[in-house]
Amino acid sequence: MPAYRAPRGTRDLLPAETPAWTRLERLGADLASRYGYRRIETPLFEQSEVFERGIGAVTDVVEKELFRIAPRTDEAESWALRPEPTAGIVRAYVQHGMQTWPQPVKLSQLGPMFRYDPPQAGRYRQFWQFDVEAIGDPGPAVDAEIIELGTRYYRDAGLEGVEVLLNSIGDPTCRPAYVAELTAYFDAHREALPELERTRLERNPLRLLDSKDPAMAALNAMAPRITDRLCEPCAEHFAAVRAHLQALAIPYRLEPGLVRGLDYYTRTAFEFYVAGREGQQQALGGGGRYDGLVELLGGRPTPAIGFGIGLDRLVLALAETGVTEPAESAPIAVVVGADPDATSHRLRIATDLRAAGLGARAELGRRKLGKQLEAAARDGAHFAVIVGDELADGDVGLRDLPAGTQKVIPIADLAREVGRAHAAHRHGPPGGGAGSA
RNA sequence: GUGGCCUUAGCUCAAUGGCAGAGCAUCGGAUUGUGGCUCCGAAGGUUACGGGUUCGACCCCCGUAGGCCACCCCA
Repeated sequence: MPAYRAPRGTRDLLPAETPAWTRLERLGADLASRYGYRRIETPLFEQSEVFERGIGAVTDVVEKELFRIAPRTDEAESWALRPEPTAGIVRAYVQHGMQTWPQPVKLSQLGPMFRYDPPQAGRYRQFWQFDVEAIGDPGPAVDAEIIELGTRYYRDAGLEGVEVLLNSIGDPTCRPAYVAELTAYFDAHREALPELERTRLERNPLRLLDSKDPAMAALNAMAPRITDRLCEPCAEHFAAVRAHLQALAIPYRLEPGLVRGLDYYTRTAFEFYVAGREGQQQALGGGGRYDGLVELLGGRPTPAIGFGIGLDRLVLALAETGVTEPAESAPIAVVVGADPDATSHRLRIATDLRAAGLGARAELGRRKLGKQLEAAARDGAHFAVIVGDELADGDVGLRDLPAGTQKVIPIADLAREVGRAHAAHRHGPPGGGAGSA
């Protein structure tokens, strides 16, 4: 009905929702920093080719979900909004010669991503990811560390029951042979395949493995498994990752059908998953190793691993499981008064309180004192500073709203008195409960 | 891109072809400057939008948009 609204698949985060986001953003920044991941911010858009080459031209993300920016006639390049953070970060790694930094380069980012996809609950065209990347470390230990970091994030956020789904999808040495074998296997059972699966067989045979079609269950159970066909180095890497996870006491579930949607993944692939949610948006985050991506985007061959955690789905999951956010802090003092000619004084008094480091706001519009006090009390303010006739003597009324007590004090003493009484109130008066000040 | 369900006040919902309503929220009033409760009142609507059927449409039909669900895919 309004003439303008937020674009399809986007939404406004209203003040009632932003405390959760603020908390999760701070938690991500704090965790990343403690693990040694340093903040990086890359542009929200890149040359389309960064995504087309990096993610893979025939992936869904590029083929049908890339948010392309209409080209201007005076520019030859084509741009696209980032659908995921990794390609841009790797582009920055190459551009800034980060291979000359101490390796691995550990980077973290938190911000909006864009995919042109039909919206649903937990699926938006603009969505937020907390992202962590370790570039330049080939070893399996960093795989385990990064998975542990992900599980830590969910736990500290307050979400229980997040499962780690783990798989290895091999590398260019062993995967092609496996894909050929898998294709031959399904091809031999072509008549048994549902229509959809036959078309997927042409495009991406690995996809059949995580089919939701019940008709595929038996066929998939008998299918050759990638984890049985890994080359020796991949197999060793995978075994070591699992051993490290076990040593860290991180439970995980082997998921041979786990295939990530982006072409750049090699070896370790994982998803963070929570069962039993409304709707099917159960993937809360995911990531994996991408040992070929740096080279693909013009750098030297460099191993790397990372993950992205979807904040939108995390916020939804937290709300569904009844996690509530701490209440927003109430103003310490509200400066009230019914005399419209004293507005300037109220403004000044509130300004002085704030200059003294206290939270204060002035009532500047409302007319009736009763309504002003009502609003202040409803907001949970501790004090009302009442500016009235006493002003002529340089005094104001200081009313403790929860206690219902009131006294007259000189304006000169106001900031000190409010600060003292508020501190005493917060820490509790000596020998009594938290109450009057 | 395919299929299904839904859309009435800011929010949650009534009104089953015959005068569009309630609760909550908002704002104001209850003897000019003192409270969160209570009471009274106001404001708030092109019934998502566009067309059609009908004496008459929130209600039936068609289309569009948006939301949701499933598929695809993914966070």
